[in-house]
Amino acid sequence: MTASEPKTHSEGVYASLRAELLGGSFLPGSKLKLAGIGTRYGVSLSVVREAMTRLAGEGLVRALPQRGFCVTPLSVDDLLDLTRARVLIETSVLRESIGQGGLEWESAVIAAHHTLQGTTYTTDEGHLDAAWSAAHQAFHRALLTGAKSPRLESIATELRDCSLLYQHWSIDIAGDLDRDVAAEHRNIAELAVARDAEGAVRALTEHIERTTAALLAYAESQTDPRRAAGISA
Amino acid sequence: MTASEPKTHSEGVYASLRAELLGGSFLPGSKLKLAGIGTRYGVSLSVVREAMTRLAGEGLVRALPQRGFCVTPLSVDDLLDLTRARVLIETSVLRESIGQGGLEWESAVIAAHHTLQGTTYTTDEGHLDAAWSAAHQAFHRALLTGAKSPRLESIATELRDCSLLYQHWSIDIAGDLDRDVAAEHRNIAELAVARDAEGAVRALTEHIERTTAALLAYAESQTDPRRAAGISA
DNA sequence: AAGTTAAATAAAATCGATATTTTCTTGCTA
DNA sequence: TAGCAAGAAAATATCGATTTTATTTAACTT
Repeated sequence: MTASEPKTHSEGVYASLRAELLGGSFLPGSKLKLAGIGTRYGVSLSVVREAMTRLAGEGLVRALPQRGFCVTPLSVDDLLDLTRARVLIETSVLRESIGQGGLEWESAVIAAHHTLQGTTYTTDEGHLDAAWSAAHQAFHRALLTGAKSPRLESIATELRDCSLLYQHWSIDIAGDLDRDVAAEHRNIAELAVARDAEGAVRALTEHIERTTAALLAYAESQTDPRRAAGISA
Repeated sequence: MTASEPKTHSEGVYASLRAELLGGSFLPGSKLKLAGIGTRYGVSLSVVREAMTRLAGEGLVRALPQRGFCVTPLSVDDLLDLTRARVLIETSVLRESIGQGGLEWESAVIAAHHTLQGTTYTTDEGHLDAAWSAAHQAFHRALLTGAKSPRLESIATELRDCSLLYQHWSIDIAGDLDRDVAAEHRNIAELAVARDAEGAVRALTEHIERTTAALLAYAESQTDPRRAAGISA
C-alpha cells in the first residue's frame, strides 16, 4: 500500500494538484483552466473546482472571481512579508518547542535530521528534488512538534509550503543550497536538542533569511524579473 | 449602497454563512445539510459546497469525507490550544506593530477604540451583539496594523474568528465581559499608543486569557458540558 | 494605423439529475 | 430485550448540460 486510497474523488485531485504545485510544475501566475485539469484527471469540473477552492484557502492558488484560478503570483513584497511571518512564527514556536519538548521530541528531531542528511540532493536539471524537499519540510516540522500545538504547527507548515513556491524561481537556488545548508541544518538540530533556545532561534532565523536573500539576489540579477521568473510585482 | 454586490453567487452564500456562523446561529458540532442551506439561499448544491469548502479552510466548519459538513466542534483542548496560538501570535505582532507603527496607526487604534467604546453592548437574550462583536474584532485588528504584514494580520484575524465561535458557549460571557472589558481595552489602547510594548503585550495577554478563563469556568460549571453547550470532548 | 464596436469563441459559474454512500427504520433472531 | 440484518430513506459526491461572463477575433470607423 503506497498511500491509502483517498476517501473522495475530490481529495485525490486536491492532493495531486497540491503536489504538482509544490513541485513547481506550474508557472507562478499562470492560469489554471478547470476543463483541462478535469479531463487530465478524468473527473468532472465540480471536483476540480473543490480542489481549487481548498488550494486557494491555503494560498497556493488564487481565485479570481468570474475568471477562474491561477497559480499564486509571486512578488518580492510578498516574499519579504512571508519571510517575516515565517521567522516570527517559527522562532516563537521553536522556543516553545525547546522549552517543552520531551525525549520523544529530541528523538524526532534527530531522526528527521538524519533522514534529511541522508537524502541525496539530486539536482537534476536544476529542479529541487522532491524527496529532499519532503525531508526538508519534515525536518522543520519536527523542530516545532515539541510545542505540542496543532494550530501553531499547521500555521507554520502552511507558510513553509507557500515559501516552497518561491524556491522554484531560480535554478541557482540548488547550487546555493548545498553550499551551506547541510551545516545549517546540523547546527539548528544540535542547538535545539542542546536546549539552547536563543542559539537555535538565531540559527533558524539566519537559515530562513539566507534562502530569501539568495532568491532576492537571483531576482535582482535578472534584468526583468517579471518575465524571467513569473514575478508579478 | 450597503455592501457591493458579490461578484459571484458562491461568494454571497459564503459571506452570509460565515456571518451566521460567527454570529452563533448554529450549534457547534451540528450537521450542516447542504440541501437545506441550498434551498434556503435559493441556490444549487454546488455553490453551497464551494462556500462550505472555503469555510472549512478557515476552520469554521469541518469537512467529513462522504458525510458532508458540520460546524466545527468545540473542545476544551482546542480552546486552550487556540488561546495559546492567539497569545503567541497576537503579542508578537503587537510588538512589531508598536515598534513600527506610525501616526496613522496610532490614529487607527484610537479611532477603533473610540468606536468600540461607543458601541452599545445590547446583550439581548444573552447573545453577543453583532455590532459590538464587529467593533471588537476591528479594534484588535487595528492594534496589529502597524506591523504592516498582511500575512500576519490575516493569520491573527483568522484565529480570532475561530475563537469567536467559543464566545457563544455561554450566555454568562456577556455578563462577564462588560465587567472589566472596557477598562481592559482602554488599557491596551493607551499602552500601545504610548509605545509601551511590554506593558501592552502583558495587557493583551491577560485580556485574551481572561476570556478563555471565563469560558472554561462556565464549561466546568456545567455537569455535562457536552450536552449543555455543544462541547465534543 | 490606431482605436472602437460587435460578433464569435472560450471559459467559468451554476444548475438539475444520477450514482454512491451513509443513516435510519423495521423486522427478525437469539 | 438486546443485538443484528435487510431494506428504505436521506444525504452526499459526482456528473453532464445550461447559463452567464470574460476573452478573443474581426470588422468597421475616424
